[in-house]
Amino acid sequence: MTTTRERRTQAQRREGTIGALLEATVTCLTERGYAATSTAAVCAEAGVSQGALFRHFPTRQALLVATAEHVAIRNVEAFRATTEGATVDTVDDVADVLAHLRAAVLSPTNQTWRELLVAARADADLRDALLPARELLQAQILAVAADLWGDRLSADDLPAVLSIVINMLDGLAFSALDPDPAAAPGRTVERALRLLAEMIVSHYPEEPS
Amino acid sequence: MTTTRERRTQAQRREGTIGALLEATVTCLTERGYAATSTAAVCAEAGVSQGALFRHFPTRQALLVATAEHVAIRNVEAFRATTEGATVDTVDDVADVLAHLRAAVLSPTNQTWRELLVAARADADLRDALLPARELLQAQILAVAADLWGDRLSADDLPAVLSIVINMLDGLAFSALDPDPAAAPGRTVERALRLLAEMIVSHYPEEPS
DNA sequence: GAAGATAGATAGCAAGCGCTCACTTTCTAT
DNA sequence: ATAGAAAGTGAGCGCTTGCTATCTATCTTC
Repeated sequence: MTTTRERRTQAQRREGTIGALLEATVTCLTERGYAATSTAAVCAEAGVSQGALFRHFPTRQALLVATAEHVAIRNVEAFRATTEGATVDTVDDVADVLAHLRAAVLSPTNQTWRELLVAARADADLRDALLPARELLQAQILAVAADLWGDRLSADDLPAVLSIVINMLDGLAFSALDPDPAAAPGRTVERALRLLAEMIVSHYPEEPS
Repeated sequence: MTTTRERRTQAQRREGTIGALLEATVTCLTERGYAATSTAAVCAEAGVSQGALFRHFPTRQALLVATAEHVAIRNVEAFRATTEGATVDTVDDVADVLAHLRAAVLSPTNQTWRELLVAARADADLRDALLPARELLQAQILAVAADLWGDRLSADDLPAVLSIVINMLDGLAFSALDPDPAAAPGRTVERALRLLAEMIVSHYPEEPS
């Protein structure tokens, strides 16, 4: 008995395995970290052979760079979704945005991005290869932030405030070693986010409409 | 001709090579990152053989944990030195403390600590082994901060503000991929630190003496 | 100064790494 | 239907890894 097999074009097959490899790389990076994300581990996770991997990606690093660009796009989208339709008039508004932002920053794709960034610090080639994606990500996030805050913050202050918020959340993510980083924020962190919201709102009061 | 050789006790020899190994591990971690810090690399850097390493440390992980505790102590001291004799009355005072703090957070020992923290996220054993040092570090830093700010911030707010500052600086350090992270802060970062100082001071005004 | 303990050097092992290559399977063009 | 291109397989190569076993050098104890 022959199992019925769906017929796919070459392009579909290609895209399918490439996508599976990228997703598997994200999973491996978040679950095992950079060092343990071997080509064999990725292939096992994706359910393909090593030959398949090296057909589409010339080196392990190429796979990682492709994964970085993959998650960078998704991270921008997540960031945009977080601020979509949000208001920043009251302290509660801002605190709400911060809470959602924190959840986004702790997501697997953001974790993957961070893992690659850390690895790039000690690897000049990877650092250079990651530079375009880094600049694109930064520019896009700044644009999204401008959409939300642009009318109340000056062109100088917007990136500065963004730097405070994003870097604090990133730092939080780095030092959150719990197996499930999406768990409850913890009292200090909760208080810190609330405090940050209060500070920002009181420093940039609602402009008279 | 026999070269004159200083005579050392066993304890001195022991301490000497252990110290050299810990220092070498710090150097390797900051310059090459966690994955490339192999036992061979550390031994080459320290100028001892692999046999010497495995006499004093049963496994590579034991060496890394010992290094973590080593730098944790030095990090607390650096943090204390930063706030020693500092005042936090004006915005300029706080901005000054933040600038010094930033430099401390970017130091090699702090970089080493961060590298180990990131590795611990994906390695449950390392995470458990690092927990005591983590808690000690956190408690000590909180104590130092209380010395500086304790009279103006409540017991609830102090750790929260500390969380904002430290996590922001850590996040900054993580995303600073430049070969020399002690370089000039960059305009956005400078503005961000200034802004943070303004926010904190205006949110916690000097208490009437 | 002999005996024993500790420190350090060197060679090498099993396992895992990134990657290649000869090969089969699946799709496409004629 | 068939030739050829593209996709995917899996054994295996050269190399590095953490770690061990064996041996020598140095210090301590009596």
